[in-house]
Amino acid sequence: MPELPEVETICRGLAPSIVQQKIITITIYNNKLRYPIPKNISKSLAKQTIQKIYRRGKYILLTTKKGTLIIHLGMSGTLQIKPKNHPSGKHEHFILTFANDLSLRYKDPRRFGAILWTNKDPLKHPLLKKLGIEPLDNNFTANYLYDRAKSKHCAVKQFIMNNEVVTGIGNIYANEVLFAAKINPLTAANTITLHRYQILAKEIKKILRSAIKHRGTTIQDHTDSHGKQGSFQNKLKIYGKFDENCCRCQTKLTHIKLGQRTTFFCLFCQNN
DNA sequence: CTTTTGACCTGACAGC
DNA sequence: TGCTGTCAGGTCAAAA
Repeated sequence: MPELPEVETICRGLAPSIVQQKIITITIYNNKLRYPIPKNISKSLAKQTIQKIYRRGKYILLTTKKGTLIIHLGMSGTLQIKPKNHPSGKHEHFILTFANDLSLRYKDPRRFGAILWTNKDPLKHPLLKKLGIEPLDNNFTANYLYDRAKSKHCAVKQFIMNNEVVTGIGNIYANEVLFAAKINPLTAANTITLHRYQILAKEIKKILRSAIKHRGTTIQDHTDSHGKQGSFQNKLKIYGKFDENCCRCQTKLTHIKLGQRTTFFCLFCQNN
């Protein structure tokens, strides 16, 4: 479900409700996520106060004095703030309650997400340590992409979706940025010129920033921490456009499978 | 080393 | 009202 803009939206929405709040209860309804929720997590979190919340790639990090709660939403995960006595719903697997009588609820029907704990530097956690650069970081540039692409013969779409190259770009935004940059998603990453990577890097930043501003893309179930939907789905130019014409040239759009993910493009505009 | 494939899950929807 | 097949904002390990 969530890519960088959705995860960022969720983090921003959660902060006012949970930062500086003391955890009162920890409830695990189902620990069978992508990885089991660690058994000792209740002990680790007990009576801790959330110091800050931030994002690395698609991971959400909640820090406390004793360590860090690492959350990944997988395909279908959401984090919601509800009154602590609100009845628990289906697929709410993990709930924290706080001194302010609010609760943080992790809901994930498909259970592809993860809830983990570390008492070390979370950025050095095995799942996070290999993550590539943040696309909104100033050091994310055309030159960075160009250099990293040198050994990559794979399709450019798979290259920019590779979290070890750059984090946070998933299927929706990969399709959107390549359409904006007029690059065919099948182009081998190592054959793209520095000039085209300049355009691509610029579009990645522009589109991700815009999507954050619009509070993410709601196709099925993305909402912020208070249940509010995003609106970037209204700005999508290519993702999900089956049997539609290109908004730039009116050519009928094409969709294929690339690495098991549906890939949309315009044969005329993205014809390099 | 890079690239491809299968696996992990539930729910929604189309077609019979 | 079923049943079956397909698809979905992700990503890891194993195989090639």
